[in-house]
Formats: sequence, C-alpha cells, structure tokens
Amino acid sequence: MSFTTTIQAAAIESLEELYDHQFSDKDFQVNETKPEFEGDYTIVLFSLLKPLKESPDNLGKKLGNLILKKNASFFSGYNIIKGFLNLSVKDGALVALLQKNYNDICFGKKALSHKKVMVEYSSPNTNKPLHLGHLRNIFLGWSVAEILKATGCTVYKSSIVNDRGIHICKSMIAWEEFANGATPASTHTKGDHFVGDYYVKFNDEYKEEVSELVRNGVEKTRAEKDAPIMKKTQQMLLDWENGKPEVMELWSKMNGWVYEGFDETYKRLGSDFDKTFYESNTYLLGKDFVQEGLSKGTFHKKEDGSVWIDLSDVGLDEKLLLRGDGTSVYITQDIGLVKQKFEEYKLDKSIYVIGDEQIHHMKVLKEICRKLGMPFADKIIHLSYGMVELTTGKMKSREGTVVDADDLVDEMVETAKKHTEELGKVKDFTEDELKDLYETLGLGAMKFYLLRVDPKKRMVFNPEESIDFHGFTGPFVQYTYARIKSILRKVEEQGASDNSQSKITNEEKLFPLERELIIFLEKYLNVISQAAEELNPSVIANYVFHLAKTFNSFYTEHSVANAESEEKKTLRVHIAVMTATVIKSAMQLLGIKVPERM
RNA sequence: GGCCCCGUAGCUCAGUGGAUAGAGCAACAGCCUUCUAAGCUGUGGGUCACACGUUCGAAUCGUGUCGGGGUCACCA
Repeated sequence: MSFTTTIQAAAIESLEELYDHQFSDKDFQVNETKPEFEGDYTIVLFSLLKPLKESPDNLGKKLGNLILKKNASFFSGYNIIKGFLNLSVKDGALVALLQKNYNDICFGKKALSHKKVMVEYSSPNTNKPLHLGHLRNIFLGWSVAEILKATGCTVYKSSIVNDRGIHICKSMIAWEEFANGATPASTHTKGDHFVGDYYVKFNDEYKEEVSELVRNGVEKTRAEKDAPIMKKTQQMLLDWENGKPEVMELWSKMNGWVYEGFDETYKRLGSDFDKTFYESNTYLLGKDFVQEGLSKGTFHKKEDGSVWIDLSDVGLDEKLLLRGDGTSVYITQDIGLVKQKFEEYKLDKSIYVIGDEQIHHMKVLKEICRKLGMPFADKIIHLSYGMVELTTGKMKSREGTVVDADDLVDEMVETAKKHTEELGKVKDFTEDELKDLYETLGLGAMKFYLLRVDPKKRMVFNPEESIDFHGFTGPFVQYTYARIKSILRKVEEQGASDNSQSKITNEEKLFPLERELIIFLEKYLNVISQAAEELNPSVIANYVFHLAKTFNSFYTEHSVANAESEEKKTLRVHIAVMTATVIKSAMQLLGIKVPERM
C-alpha cells in the first residue's frame, strides 16, 4: 500500500472513531505537502468542516492528535494552517522503505489488473516507408503496452498491415513501367524506400498525364479518371481481386521487399508485435455480419443494392456498409476483424492507437457493434493522438513533405555522436561501445521527445532544430543513470562489504534531499497506475525526469562514496540503487534503454 | 453549419477542485584540485484566451464568446 493510501486509511479510521460516522476516500483529499510548508503529506479539511460542524483548528487538532497517537511509528508531528493538516513522516519510516527488496517496490506488479488487452499500433500501408507520424504511433503503442503489462495485464501487441488496395497498385504499376527489373538488392536500397520511390514516381507520372490531358482540352475531373496510368492501376486492382497470377506474384514480391524494410526499422526502434494481421486476409471478414444485420433489421438495403445503417438516433449520420456492387468498405472490414480479435484472444479490452482524425470513424465502429448486439462494443478503446505536423504544415507522402523515420533515426544517432565527441568522452569507449551508445542516446532522445507530451495534443516538429539533449530530455535521464552507476562502481572498488546488502540504521537523521528522494521513489507504483489508467506514457516521462532532477540536486549536495560516515554511505548507496532501479524501469516503460556509462 | 479536441511565461509543455500556478529551452549571473559540468545554484519573465456562473475555494467544473485544429467519403 502506498503512503497516500496508508494515510488516507489512517485518517478514515481516526475520523470514524472521533465522529461515529462512515467516511470514504471521497470525503477528503490527501496531497503531498507543498515545499514551502512544514510536513510531507497534507489532509485537506475544508470539505469535512460543514458536515462535522467543526472549525478547521478543532478538527485539525483532534484528527492530528489521534492519527499521531495511533500511528506513532510512522508520523513525527503535525501542524495546521488554515484548513490544511500537514503531517510529517518519521525518518525511520522512510528508511524502512529502503530496506525492502527493491524489486518489490519497483516491479511489484501487485496485479492491479489481470485483464487481457490487445494494443494495436503502427498499422502501416505497404506502399511507402514509415515516417515521423508512425514513430509517434509506434512509441505510444509500445509504451502503453509495457505500462499495462506492468500493472499485471496480459498484453498482445498487434498491427494490421494495410497490404492491399489501390495505393499498393500504384507502386506496382510504376515499378512495372519504369523499373526495368530493378530490385532493392540491385540498387542497394532498403525495400520499403525502394517501393515508396515508385509510389512517388506514380504520382509524378499521373500528374503529368493529367495536365497533358487538360492541355488538350479535357475537363480536370475527367482527366483524373482517364489518365492512362490510372486506368491501368484500376485494372490491376480488379486483377488482384480476381487473383490473377502475375499480379499476385508481383504483389507478394513487392510487399516482401517492404516487409524486409519495415522489419529492419522495427528492429532498430526496438518495437515488436505478437500478432500481425494482414488486410488481404481480413478484408472479406465483415461481409457475414452484413447479412446478420439485415435480417435483424439493424441495416437496410437501398434500391441500388447498397447496405446502410442509420445512426442518426445517436447523433451520427447514415453510414454505408456495403457498396451496390457488393464490395465492402473500410468499416465493414473493421467490424469483421474486431469480432475475430475478441473471440480468438478472449480480450477484455482492445486498444487502437490511431490518429485523432479517425475519432469519428472509431465512434461509428463502436456504435455499429453496439447496435448489432456485440458484447464487446464497449471494450473497444480508441487511443487517439494528435498529428505530428511540420513547421511547414502537414506531412504529405505524395508530395514528399514527410520526415522519414529511418532518416530521422540516423540524424538523431549522428547528433548523439556529435555531442559525445564534443564532450571529449570518446576515448573512454571502444568502437562497438560507442556505436551502441549513440543508438541508445539518439533513440532515447527521440522517444522521450515524442512521449513526454500528452498523446492527445498535436505537436509541431521543426526539422531545422534537432531534438535537444539537455533539460527535459531522454539523455538527461540517461546521464543521471550513468552517473549513479559510476558511483556504484566506485563504491564497489572501495570494496570491503557490499553496501547495498548491509543494513541501514533506522536512527539515521535524514537531510531534506534524502527525504525528498525517498518520498518521490515511493510514488512510482502510483505513477504507473495513473499512466495505465490514462493510457498516457507522458505521466511516466514527467515522473522520471523529476526523479532524475531531484537526484542530480542530491548528487551535488551530498557525496555517496565519500559520505561523512559509514552509516550515511550505506543509506545513500541504498537511495542510489533504488533511484537507478526506478529510472531503468520507468525508461523501459517508455521503450528507452539506459547506458551504464556515457 | 453539426459534433469533437486544443488555447497556461518569448518558445515547448506540466499542473484538471485546494495554500504564493511549475519545469525545460532561450536570456542573464555564478559553480569543475572533491562520486562524469549531457550537471548544479540563482535572477528576470504570467490579467492560466475572454465573460458570466457554481463553490468556503476555479487554470481545473458549467454556460456563452473569440482564436486554432480535426471530422461529418460508395478513401483507407
């Protein structure tokens, strides 16, 4: 049980004894005391004054005295300022916390939840490489999955690959027309970039053909339909749907190239999936329930044979589910796949990490499931996040105004190298160590940058300014970790006994920064729960930054290896070890590695 | 136009019912014979978009206004 809940419980117990009345944690708040006041935790009394007909002073005194009496080993005193009852925790109670097994505190997995959850993220198209927007998506999804695991959930990471459709055919046609049999291998190009280049080539050629037609007096919308390359692409899509062998072969060959490229990127990013769905396997799934919906009367058919659902009773529009020609649309496939997921994995929750432009779509999806009486309709959760935009506006892959994921990673790693060299630290490492370090730092900076902000806020990325390595950043936290490890190495060299195993004396008087650190470390499990509840990794990022910052202050103020006494040294080694453990754990939840040295 | 999200220091963001609203960046002033200065300490910088309301108490809740974005496809 955490300190705040312990205190809440103690207060309830005392209140009930004093007033012969039932209290709950909703009746009053327990906060951390603001630094400008004496005390560690504050019980806010205002909300209790009226129902108990007490003055702040009277209630504060009665409650303060009783809590102190009943928990003499935990609290050392109290003060009352206005309606705030400030309680001070005994040094001994804080020290006792350090004597617990570090792993219990950091990775206690008190199993707050045993839910089975699927987190679906990344979900790329196979006609172009991953870009900055995918990175936010991937880091978010991966991190949320880790956070949920840390609370005890069983998590399946999944991705749905959009491997079919007109956009794929565009790359395919362009390759047929212009590649002369070139391959990623023959051109030494990463597969996804290779295919993406043909997607761009398609659009260039298409634009050219359209303007050519317009010059010859064809109306623009007409020209867009009649451009020869577009007609070929449409035909190819039909051939694909009919399973024409040459087309299928080309399709799997080119997708194969893309997957090789994606795998390389995912591997470098440290991202992975337990299950990958392919749209080519699932796009027909939804058709079954269309019949079901029609017979139930939930759906209706129009004269042209198209199938619709009316959602106007819940404030949404009429939505198409099946075209007149019997082909399904996006949402139809979605419903089919949702059903399959819940049934196959027996999920309690399915989280979709998708941009906020699809909020409406996901609302419609949920609503249709609900109207069909699917029991999991309310377990569909859309974790929506704001788009990443550039200072020059939106990213558009067709126009080449995207920040490519691989390029950005390269750049970040390069920046890490530059910083390290400038600081003159290169000589301490071997070539291989440096390579690892640059990856760790570059990726750390990038992941932290994308995760430290509330997911739902859109963010503007300025490609001109490289991501920072100072202040509220990944490398700042990584640096703190490396320094702690350095201290611990030194302590070990000093030898004799292994300090982290030896006992600390409860009598030790704590300095303010020592207290602050222990109290802050104690909060970690609460922070994980909050992040899990909000599906928000930025909660973790803010916490771990603050922790690192506090440790850095402590670091300058107090020496560990050369502490003023053996007792102090032991105590501080415990604090350092625990801080390092929490930093490593928290960063891991963000998908960020921490270096032993930097 | 309907619905949804956002508006906090020059910039990027925390804080979502409690005390005098906090960080980072940028600016300025200090700190390396002492565990790694990618660090630490300090200074300046705010009608929390605006208005009204609810409350003992509002950046936080409600209503309205203004500004920015998204969405309302037989696209995915």
